[in-house]
Amino acid sequence: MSVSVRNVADKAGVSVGTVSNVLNRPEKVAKATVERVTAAIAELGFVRNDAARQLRAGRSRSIGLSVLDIGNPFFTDVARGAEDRARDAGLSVLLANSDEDAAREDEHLDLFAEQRVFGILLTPVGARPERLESLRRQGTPTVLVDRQTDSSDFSSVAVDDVAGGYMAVKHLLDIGRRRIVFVGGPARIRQVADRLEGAQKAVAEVSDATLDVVLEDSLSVLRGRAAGERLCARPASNRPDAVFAANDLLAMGLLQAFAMLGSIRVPDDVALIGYDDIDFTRASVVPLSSVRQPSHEIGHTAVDLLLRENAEGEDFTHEQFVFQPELVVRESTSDGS
Amino acid sequence: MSVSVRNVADKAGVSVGTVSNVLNRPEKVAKATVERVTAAIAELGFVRNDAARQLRAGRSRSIGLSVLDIGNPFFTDVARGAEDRARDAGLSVLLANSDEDAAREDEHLDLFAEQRVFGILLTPVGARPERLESLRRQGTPTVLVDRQTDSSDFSSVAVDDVAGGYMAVKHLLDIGRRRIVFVGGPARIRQVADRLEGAQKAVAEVSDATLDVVLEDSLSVLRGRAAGERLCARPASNRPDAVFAANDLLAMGLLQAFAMLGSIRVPDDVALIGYDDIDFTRASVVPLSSVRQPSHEIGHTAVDLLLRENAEGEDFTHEQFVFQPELVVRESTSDGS
DNA sequence: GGCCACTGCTGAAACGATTCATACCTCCCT
DNA sequence: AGGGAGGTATGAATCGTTTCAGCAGTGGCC
Repeated sequence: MSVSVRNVADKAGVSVGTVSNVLNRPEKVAKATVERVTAAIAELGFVRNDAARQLRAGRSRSIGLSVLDIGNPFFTDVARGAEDRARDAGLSVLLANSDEDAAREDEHLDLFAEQRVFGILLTPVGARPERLESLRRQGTPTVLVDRQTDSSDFSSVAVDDVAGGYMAVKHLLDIGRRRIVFVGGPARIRQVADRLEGAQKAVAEVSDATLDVVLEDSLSVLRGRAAGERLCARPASNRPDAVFAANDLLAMGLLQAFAMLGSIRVPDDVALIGYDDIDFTRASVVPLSSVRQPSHEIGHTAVDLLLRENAEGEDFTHEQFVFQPELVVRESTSDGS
Repeated sequence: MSVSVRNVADKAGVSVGTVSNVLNRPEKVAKATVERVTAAIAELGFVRNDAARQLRAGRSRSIGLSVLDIGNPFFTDVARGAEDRARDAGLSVLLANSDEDAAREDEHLDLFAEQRVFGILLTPVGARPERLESLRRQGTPTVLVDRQTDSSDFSSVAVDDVAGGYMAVKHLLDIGRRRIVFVGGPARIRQVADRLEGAQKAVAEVSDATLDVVLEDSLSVLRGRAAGERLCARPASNRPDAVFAANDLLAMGLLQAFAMLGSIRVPDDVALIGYDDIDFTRASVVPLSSVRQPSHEIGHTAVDLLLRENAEGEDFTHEQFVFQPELVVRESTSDGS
């Protein structure tokens, strides 16, 4: 059926070992032989069988990456960062989308295990300590992405979301807003919980400020729009003067609702700030203030940690990277003065 | 090192063949035996080695999907559609991003070949007949996605982009615009060329209408912004009264530029229409008119074709699916009356 | 009793690349 | 001449799963 090293070897009049050497350490093989083998490979259209290679090697040369939402540009940026770094190291990235669904995440992790991946980058759905424990036992190097951990069993690359939440709401307070609403996703998502915590911290520092919490069941444009419609439906007296959305997708949805229903002007009536600073925010109805995360670098760093863990073996101490977010102020929170 | 069927077999007191049967056709094995083996598997923490499985089977149970731009929500939607369908069939999807770069695409295709993937879904960068030819020779079932083909060697799933381009510009003409600019990406991308062709067809039907073509080197928000800035820099007399952008990312960028520089109002001065109808367009400065493609369904159908080609073997006749796009009118092309 | 059918299980062979101990040359040095 | 070193090439063993021909045991039927 398929052309194998055996066929190449016969054609070139050498042994299979030599073909393998040409493939993997050509410097060990005489020049003339390399040429003969190379010619045979080309002529027969030989393509290495990765399964056989992996079987022998014991592990694959792919990194598994499971993200929460592939429709969120933040995660695709992280994926890009990871892929760039992986390429340099001769590895490839298997991108899997859990869609914030634990069952789906499990499926993907099982698949990664069966594939004996080189390592796993995981943005876990919720805490799921039992899953992490089983990953640890399994021995595949795993880096938690966009999630801090106090466990010394895993490396992690995260952004300080508490600081990000704080900085967003502090900014709203600084421009004089006091009745603030936090629009988030399911509390089981750690990013949401942390950003909320930061928001609460900022509010606590100003005596007459209040924070109202609205939780949607996912962090999508659609859910943001729904939340926005509900806010618009409130009597004007009961409306916030600022909204902090847990990510830009929600913020875009809120903006859509405000713009469509026309009853709330941004930033005059309500100041709005999102999170992630995705590319689209600059083109939204009102350019959106946001909290920027170094997404590309997160992906980079995560792969670096994986590579180091792999190189150093047993005596590798797991590292916890925490990046600082950055406030990006645009029109949606301009103070109008 | 790793636990194998051998170990499980020993533990359960059966042969390796039986363990394999429990894994793959439990109905052929006596109930008590199944239980014993299952228990042994659980106790030892046995995880199937996919490489060995693949080696034996001759091919993997993954579908390779290469997309042009993973940052474009249109493609992630296609990917989602493909993954949903693949899951049902017990397959998984390897998502690869070519970033409109032929070299990268080649790397991914080579990788797919080495992995002996079940099939390939490809949104090719440009025409690249030689690449397609080598895929065909290689024998891996391949479906061209978002690209029509007249070759009977491949199935394809596409949207009629000429019709889409026609319908976008026809709409601009219908609301009374005459000096139209097409902002596209590199002409080697077939989608761009087809949409332009449709646009030209529509313009040709109206005697006093003109079509100006501006080509950027990628279909991104950033490039759209650059194009927008250049349009703003033109003297008012030389400006178009409508712009058709080859995709929504470009359109969003144009909108950003118009809004930031403030010298062009949408739709009053310039009507704007995009392509793809991604989720974000509804939340843009001015809700964006667009041409919708059934992205999810495209992914679905592509996988279906792959499965059928696989099931029917030699006597499978390659099919060319062509979906019709749909015009979505929003504020950015309202005629102001 | 002899034969057949059926169920349940066995274990060797096969998939294809890589590794490694071994062997063969040449050349050079003593 | 003998021995060592260095450069090349060999091919059997190995990785872990699946497949399949075949064996044993049981029960039914004539």
